[in-house]
Amino acid sequence: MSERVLVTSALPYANGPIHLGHMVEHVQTDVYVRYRRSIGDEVTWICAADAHGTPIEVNAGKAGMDPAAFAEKYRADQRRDFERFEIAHDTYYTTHSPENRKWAYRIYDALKAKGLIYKKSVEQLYCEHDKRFLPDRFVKGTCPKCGTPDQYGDVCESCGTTYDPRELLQPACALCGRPPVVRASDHAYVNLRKPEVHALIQGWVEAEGHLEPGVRAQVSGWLADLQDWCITRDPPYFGFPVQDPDFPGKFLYVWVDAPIGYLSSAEHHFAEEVPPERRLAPEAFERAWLAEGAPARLEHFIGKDILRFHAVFWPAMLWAAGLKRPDRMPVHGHLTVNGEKMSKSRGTFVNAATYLDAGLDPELLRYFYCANLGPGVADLDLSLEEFRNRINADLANNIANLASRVAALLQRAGPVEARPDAEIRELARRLLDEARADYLRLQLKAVVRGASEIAVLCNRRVQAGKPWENPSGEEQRALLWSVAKALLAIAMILRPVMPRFAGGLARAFGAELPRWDEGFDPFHGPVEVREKPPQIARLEARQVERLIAVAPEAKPARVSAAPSPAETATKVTARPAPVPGVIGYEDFARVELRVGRVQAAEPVPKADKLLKLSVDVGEAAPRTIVAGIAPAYPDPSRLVGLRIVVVANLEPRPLRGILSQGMLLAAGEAPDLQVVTVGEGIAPGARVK
RNA sequence: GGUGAGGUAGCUCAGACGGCUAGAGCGAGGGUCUCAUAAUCCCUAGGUCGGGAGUUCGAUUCUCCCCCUCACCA
Repeated sequence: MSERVLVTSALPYANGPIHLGHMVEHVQTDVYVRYRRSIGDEVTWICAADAHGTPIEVNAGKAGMDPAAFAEKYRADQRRDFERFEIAHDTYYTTHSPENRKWAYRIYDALKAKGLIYKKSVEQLYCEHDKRFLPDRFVKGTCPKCGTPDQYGDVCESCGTTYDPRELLQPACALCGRPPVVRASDHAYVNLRKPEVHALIQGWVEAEGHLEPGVRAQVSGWLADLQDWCITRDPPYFGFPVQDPDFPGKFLYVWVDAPIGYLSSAEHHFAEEVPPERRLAPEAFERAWLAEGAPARLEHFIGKDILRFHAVFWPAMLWAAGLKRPDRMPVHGHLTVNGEKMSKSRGTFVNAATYLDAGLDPELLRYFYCANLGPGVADLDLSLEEFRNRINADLANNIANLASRVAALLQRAGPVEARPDAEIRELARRLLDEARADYLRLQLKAVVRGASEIAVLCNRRVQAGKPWENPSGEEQRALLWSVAKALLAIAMILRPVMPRFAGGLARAFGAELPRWDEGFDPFHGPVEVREKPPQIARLEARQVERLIAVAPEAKPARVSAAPSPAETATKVTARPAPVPGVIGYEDFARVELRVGRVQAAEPVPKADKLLKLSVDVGEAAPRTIVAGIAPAYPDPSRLVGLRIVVVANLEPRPLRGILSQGMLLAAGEAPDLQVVTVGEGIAPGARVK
């Protein structure tokens, strides 16, 4: 039975381009939407640029632009980036729209009418020079707990303490550097502790199907100590002015109108973007999609960072306005790159455009994300090494190569129709079934694994059946036919993930993929190879590494007094060095020595003694190690493949603007120095003791 | 600090209403085929299932304590 679903993805902030972190959510949602459509559901997918708030107001000012124009520029960029990743929102509107203004006022008024809004005076830091109240991120100062300087107003990055910006020592305005003063201002608060509101939220949170169990536990924890919510901001601000005479001159907080943007963007979409025969006037749209009891599901895809706004405040806002609450709210984790938070200074902050500029196919990233996504909030790591392995092993070697070998064999056999191989057909049917359930559960890693499993079986059977010896033999033809049909099953399973690849795969074996009905079984009809199946080229390390090439302007700011290259390699000198003292075992044990395999080695520009190595020490990502061994290795490529010994727990330090994450052991003096190596039998990561 | 999640083979993870030799994929090592993108296929990993205590005939799977990691703190 087909369903109508209104799906949303979180609204990217119109303050910068789309990066690979955004992509996790939009790939996840896109795949889900495509899947639901492939089984015949009527899905409308809403997204928009989040255009309001202080950062946009400030950055637009710095750029000498009007905030609306500033946001509009990024909206256009974002939209283009999404399209290039085959992410096909039905609409990508903006929160700075007349529809959103209307909806925002409506919901404010509804909260007011329910008696949930009250006034409270709040003390905040105020910069008299910039004439503005300073949000937490616009104040810097010294942490009151540990004394670390240069911390933001909400949390100390050094000791993790959270505090009120007023507690900061030597606070300074992040814009002008002058010390702010404390000033009071009246603001509107939403009373969330009111029993009926609290019960409403709690009921929504605990209801089956809305949140994953782990997420529910988190939100329930918050509900136990629910604070009221401040929904206004002082000027200057970019947003909607509050119309309430009780709060003259105030603006609606961006987090009020951002989720409302889901509704207003959907209204806009149905009013103006769909074909005329499907258009809905605002009232009709509301009845069909949003009203309490409307015959449509509402599902919000979000990241864990914005859970509170969506799982606590949002249901209350919808309820106040007499609208249905969300039916489901899948929450995903964050993206890490090579095991760390994306960081501009490390070059691991990868924009969508950077990925494309590296010449990589967006479908490969889509596949990789799905291969690592489940329904939970676990973070997803984009390790370049894993990315390459996954693509090469699953797609290039296993699936695409299977298609390629079978297509070649089938061309020799001619058009074939045969009886299905029982084993292959059974597996394909089972995994098609499982994939349906897994898509709905957002267990995308299982979906992807299923597709591979089919290809694994087929490869094994082809290997055993040796159809190349006699492609037109009865059994061989039946096998080839069955494998070609199994490839259609794979295409069906992967279609939401890799639409272009899956379409090409199906076409190569003479079929268009139909709607994915329950019990879909491709094992019928003749097979004729009409075109070459789509190829997936194996990824080279070099190609993938382009993703994190440190842009010149992003290099760590000014490295003071670069240490001499000699300091960067720990030396094991042949001659006994003067023994300053005997160390205990404890001292020795503190040095963590590990075997590392050199993956790449290249000279460091403008440093004639330094080489930059990429070393696999058995971790998620290879380490970058800068060592002063260039004089001994005029041809750095000789180092590639060597298993060297690395001091793994050395504090990283920047050398020539490159962060060196460890040292390597070397014996002798340059130029006769040699890197210490171990034999091939020892795996990278092995401890040297 | 509070709340939540998690710590299982080099890496990413699955699993266990408590019980045969704890699994998969990738990587790594060895072998094989040659239809195919040097792809496939076969063999090989001896991991205290974070540490300690408890319950039990028996725990990695249950309980408690501790350690570590991550997230959120409006």
